[in-house]
Amino acid sequence: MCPESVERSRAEVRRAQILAAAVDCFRQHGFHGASIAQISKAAGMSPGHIYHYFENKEAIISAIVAGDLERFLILTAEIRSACNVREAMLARVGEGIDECLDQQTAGLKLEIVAEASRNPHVAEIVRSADKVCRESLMLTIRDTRRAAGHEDDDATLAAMVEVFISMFEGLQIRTIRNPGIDRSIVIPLFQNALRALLDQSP
Amino acid sequence: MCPESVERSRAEVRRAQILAAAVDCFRQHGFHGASIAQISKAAGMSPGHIYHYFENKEAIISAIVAGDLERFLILTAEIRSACNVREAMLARVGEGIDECLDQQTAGLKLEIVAEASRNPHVAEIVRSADKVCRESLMLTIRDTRRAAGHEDDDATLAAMVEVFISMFEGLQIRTIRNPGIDRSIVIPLFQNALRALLDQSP
DNA sequence: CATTCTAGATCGAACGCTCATTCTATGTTA
DNA sequence: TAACATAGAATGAGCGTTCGATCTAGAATG
Repeated sequence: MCPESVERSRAEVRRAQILAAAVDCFRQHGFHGASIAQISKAAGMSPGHIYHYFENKEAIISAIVAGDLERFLILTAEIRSACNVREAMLARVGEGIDECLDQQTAGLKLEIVAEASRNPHVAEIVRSADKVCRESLMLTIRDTRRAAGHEDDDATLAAMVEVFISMFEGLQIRTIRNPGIDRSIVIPLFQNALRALLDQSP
Repeated sequence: MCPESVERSRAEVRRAQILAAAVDCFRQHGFHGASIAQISKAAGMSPGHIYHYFENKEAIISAIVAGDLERFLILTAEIRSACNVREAMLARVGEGIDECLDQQTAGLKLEIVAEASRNPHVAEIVRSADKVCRESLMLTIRDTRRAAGHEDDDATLAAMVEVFISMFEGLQIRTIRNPGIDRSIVIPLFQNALRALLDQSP
């Protein structure tokens, strides 16, 4: 019954299966180190069959990058919708730090950025999603600053956003270079740093 | 004359030639995307000849990673040897930011960390060098804090170091995701953030 | 000084393998 | 039966690496 939607969902399941397997393989071997043969084995299907769902390997990479950034957009939207945005940001610092400190997650995100630094197609996906994130975060910080009586120009707000994101994204590099980071001590330091950033006089 | 040293320097010149070519190729195509054939062409020699100077491709990667980190160790040593360390750090923030914002440099550093997240050999090189950097920076910050009358335990100092480095390393990711960062506005914000980090009460 | 010798530098073809991708044949389902 | 799902072998290109042949520059020899 309902053949159209059943078939569509079957195709979607297969696509999701391939993407999940690809994420695994890319984490372990990188975008260029992982082969279609490996991915197809992890996904439980033949190599050729993958080409029924993705035009080529780069299309798989693009889909993973796009999905990853979509998830991040949802997170920033959540924070912005909180009633007291400043406190919501500070309260969720621990959550953000935990995600950045996860080595599996961090490894894939670094792989994506490294790929973006040389693959124009991936760069475009990454940069357009980043633009949306930045703009959302900029509005959030502007509101927070206004509530505390500060009025900043756009360039300053943009720079604040960069410092804010730098700290978290930097942690993704840190957790690879130093796997022994103590989250419980880093969290209050991050909160202090963010308070200083949000409260500073112009 | 002096055959031994002449021959040795010739070999060193060749090694340096190969490494320079490899850095170029790795930046453009990544560690696994760049081929020995490409590197040999860029270095102006035959593919086979490269194997007279490096055991295999991974040895080239290792040499680049090691050289990169050695340069960083020299930089931190310089800062630590300044008479007023706190002011030396703040004064050199712009310099550090400029290096992080360079997309070519950042791309290769991200490639290295991504590789470290899955290649145990590269991970070991990266982590042992990072340990030295952290310890050096930790002593520097401890001295600075003591001079201002604060005494911190090792865990807190270690976390301060992580926040400090996170900001700079995060900027390497930022410059890929957002190539339009305005350095002149980010620099004072970084200085403020660092002051807040170094001056905070425990 | 001219010649021979030799050891290292260098080349580039060749090897075996794996890759991304294609294609044809077969299975499945409605 | 018609249309789609799936398999897996085939293809040709490119990979890292090896290897024997050639070149070259300086030492040894006469």
